[in-house]
Amino acid sequence: MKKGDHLFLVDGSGYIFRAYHALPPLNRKSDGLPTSAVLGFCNMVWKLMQDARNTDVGVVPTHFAVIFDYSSKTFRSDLYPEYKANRSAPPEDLIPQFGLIRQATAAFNVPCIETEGFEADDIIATYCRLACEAGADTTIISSDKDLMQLVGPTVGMYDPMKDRQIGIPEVIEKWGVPPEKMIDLQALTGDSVDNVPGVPGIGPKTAAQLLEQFGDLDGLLARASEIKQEKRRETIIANADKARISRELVTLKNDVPLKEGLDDLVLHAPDGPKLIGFLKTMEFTTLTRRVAEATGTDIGDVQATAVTVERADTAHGPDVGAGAPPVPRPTAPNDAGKPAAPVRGEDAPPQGDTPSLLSALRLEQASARKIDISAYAPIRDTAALEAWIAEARDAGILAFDAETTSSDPMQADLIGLSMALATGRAVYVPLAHKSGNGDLLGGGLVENQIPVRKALALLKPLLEDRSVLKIVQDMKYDIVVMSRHGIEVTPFDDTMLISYVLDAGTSGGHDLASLSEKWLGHAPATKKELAGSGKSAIGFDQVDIDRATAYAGEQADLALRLWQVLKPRLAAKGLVSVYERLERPLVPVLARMEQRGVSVDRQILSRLSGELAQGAARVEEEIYGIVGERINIGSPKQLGDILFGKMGLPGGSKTKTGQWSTSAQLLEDLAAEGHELPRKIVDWRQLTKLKSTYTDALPGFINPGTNRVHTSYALAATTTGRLSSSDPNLQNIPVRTAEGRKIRSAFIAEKGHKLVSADYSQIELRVLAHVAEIPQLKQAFADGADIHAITASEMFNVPVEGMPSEVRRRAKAINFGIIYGISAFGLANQLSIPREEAGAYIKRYFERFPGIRDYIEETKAYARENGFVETIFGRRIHYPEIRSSNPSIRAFNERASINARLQGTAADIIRRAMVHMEAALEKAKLSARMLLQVHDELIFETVEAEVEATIPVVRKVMENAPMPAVSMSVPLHVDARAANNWDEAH
DNA sequence: ACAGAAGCTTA
DNA sequence: GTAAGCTTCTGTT
Repeated sequence: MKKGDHLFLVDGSGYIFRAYHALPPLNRKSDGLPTSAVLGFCNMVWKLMQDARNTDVGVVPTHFAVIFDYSSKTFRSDLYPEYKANRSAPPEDLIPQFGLIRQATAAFNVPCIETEGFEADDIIATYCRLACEAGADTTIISSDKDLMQLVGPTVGMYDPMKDRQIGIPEVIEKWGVPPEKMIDLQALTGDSVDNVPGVPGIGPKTAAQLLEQFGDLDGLLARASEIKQEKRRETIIANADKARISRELVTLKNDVPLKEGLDDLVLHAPDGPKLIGFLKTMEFTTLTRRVAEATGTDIGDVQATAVTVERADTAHGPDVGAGAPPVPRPTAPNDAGKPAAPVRGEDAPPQGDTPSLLSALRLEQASARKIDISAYAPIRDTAALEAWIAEARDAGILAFDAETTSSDPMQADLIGLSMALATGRAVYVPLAHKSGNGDLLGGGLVENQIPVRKALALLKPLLEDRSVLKIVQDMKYDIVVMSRHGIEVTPFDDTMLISYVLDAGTSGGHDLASLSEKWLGHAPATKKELAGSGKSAIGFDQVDIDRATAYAGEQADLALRLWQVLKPRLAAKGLVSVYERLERPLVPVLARMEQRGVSVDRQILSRLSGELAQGAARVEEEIYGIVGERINIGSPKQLGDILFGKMGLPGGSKTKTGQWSTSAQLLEDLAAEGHELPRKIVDWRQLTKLKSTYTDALPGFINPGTNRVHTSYALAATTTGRLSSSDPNLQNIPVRTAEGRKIRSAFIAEKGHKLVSADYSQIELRVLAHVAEIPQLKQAFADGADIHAITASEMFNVPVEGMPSEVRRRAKAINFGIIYGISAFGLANQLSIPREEAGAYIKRYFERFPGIRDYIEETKAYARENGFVETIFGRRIHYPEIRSSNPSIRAFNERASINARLQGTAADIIRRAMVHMEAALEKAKLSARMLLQVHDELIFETVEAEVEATIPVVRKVMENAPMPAVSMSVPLHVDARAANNWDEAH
């Protein structure tokens, strides 16, 4: 090894445990052998080796080794018998993976290094020293803090899971001390996992501060009597011996005897067939394909190789502590495998329950059937398409997916359609692929594609056939695209929505790739792989038809497979009606709302942009005048330095990255103390926010074809059942300030029309009164009284008549607080009062409304027991972390679950209103069209002459929305009015 | 080109 | 104290 060489040392043992816990469980399809850590490991090593061939990357390994622990018995146990003594046995399904990962290392043609009596960390330390002496650089592939002491000018670390480099600055940033002081820091803090004692009560923050003050551990122990804090001084003096022995334990040994010298670690190119043989055996299809492509190997030519699966009792290497219980044998083959074994009662299938049995069966079948994306066929002539359509008619069920050029369904051009009618049996109908040469004249249609009009004419009867169920992932997108071609796809099931109904709140999204990973253990090809990303991305119409067929066919195939797995689970969990009444029927309603769009006045926005620019420029000059230099006001960092550094204003809190907070709240407080600069900054922020987010951005969303703005509503984005709006978000258009409301006035009705806005009054508090059965609140709502005033009157014994506004304001904050899962901390913040006072308010509130305390306690207990809460319509919202041992995580989940019942029920109510609305308007022969939804508000556009007739219909549908599923004990109230623009209508 | 933090908008 | 999405800055890819 010589200067300029670069040694990569992979902390194999560390990686195994981290990968096991971080990655979703994965089992080999053929026999259930657990392989998630092996796959993680192979992906990582492969990526590192790929980077090695990519000279653009600054770091190119010339030498490479994977280091493992040999056994847990090391010289440290002699030094301190308790070292790592309370380690428990590794999880059962991890055990066979230790050996497999060693075999993987060999398959990669990389040395696999372990030495009896030493930990991997010591071996790594030794190689680091040798490489350093040879003048070479080293990168340790690990994020273990125990290795950070090795970081230096020629030694860095790299965290492969977070893709993060760790050098000297990162160590200082994370631990507050440079790498050479990490040993002393660890000696003080100890390590509960490894049973390194440290000094009790000293954590990383304190340790760093002490080392800063006293230089190093010896200095600290020698001068411990100088420590000011009495308690801390005593514990450090009393535990000096523990600190010293801890230092010995955490100090890595860099003179381990090694069999392999540095020159034995030279990196060789992987042996394609050997590696592919191993990967094939592991059944890692995606990685096998990648490796085959990169090494130019034909997968079919390679035989799967035999691997040895070690049994638990013979496996060496896993960190089984001296006193650990015997390791149980793995039970192979595993059960259906994915996802992991149920943890909550709700997942345990009731015995003999048919839907549950079907769910389990389907899941088993899904993981058994392989996904081969080369098996899909293109359909390029009408005869083949007609044959397929006939077959689909017989099958009565068809998964499909539209391939287009844009994620915006209003702008997207249809390029092709994929369809599947049985697992593994999918086709792709290319319609508008262009030849890729891309010159200005060329780029014509690729030959042998059925003309779009012809294909759609053939497909229309099938897609609209009431006896053929269409299965789609994210149906709303396809409805919008297909309806622009005159096709009304029906009936349908949407796998995204089924997943959302089943699993809202559990980790992971409801997009096709996440669902495929979760239920089928399969990572589908990505659009990025197909068409690139960013500026160099090509349109789907430029993609080669064979590649498009593989990609699109897989999308349809996966949707079908997911439907087979997920649909029976709805019945098994009693969630069919949530899906059929609150989710599925809303899809076409939202699709129509998105397609209609809303009219926005360009002139108003442009004029506002001008005014805002002028205003901001004026304030900007004033700020520069006060500050004395032209700082970037938009940079909180620079702002903090100026305000609390240069100008010496009293700084408040720091953000979690250690920056001074410059939040509006804090600046307002400073302004109230008479400082003029903070006020101006707040003003500047308001002006620039309105300009950049709204007046400048909105015109860009006006569709040139329709001259209207078409937002996109996400049905499965929130945990509680609310919708979300994006591109643009029309659910956060300003309303609180007069300046902001001017933006609302740019949302206008078409000529001869009016906008009608109808919003639920206090819907969440009404839901609370109903579910918690609070007599006073119910009565107040029945009387149409001022709910916050009534609350204040109950709490503070003041009459509603002539109540000071401050008293009502406090009651209002408490009411909101209840909905948010109140805490004294939060209420105190909101009202700017001491926490004790806020706590007293809450106590008093609960005395007056004991039913609400019961509601809160009951909700927490239910969530803890079941792992989810339900709305009054049966929607489930999961809180898998509600039983966390971390008190702040637990408290957060408790508050969220209290809120979710209320927010989720309100969301269900307006969903029901939206589902019923169109038919009600039609029945009343009204032409009003629903345009927007903002959580508790619906906005319609209607011809002027029908305004008076429309409002009562809208109000009635909204107020009666819970019926007949639920009859609420509290009336709902809807305010509605009409105007020429949204500001005046609201 | 992208990701995370900070900040701000809504219900 | 709940639930979202968007913009800017900043640092890294």
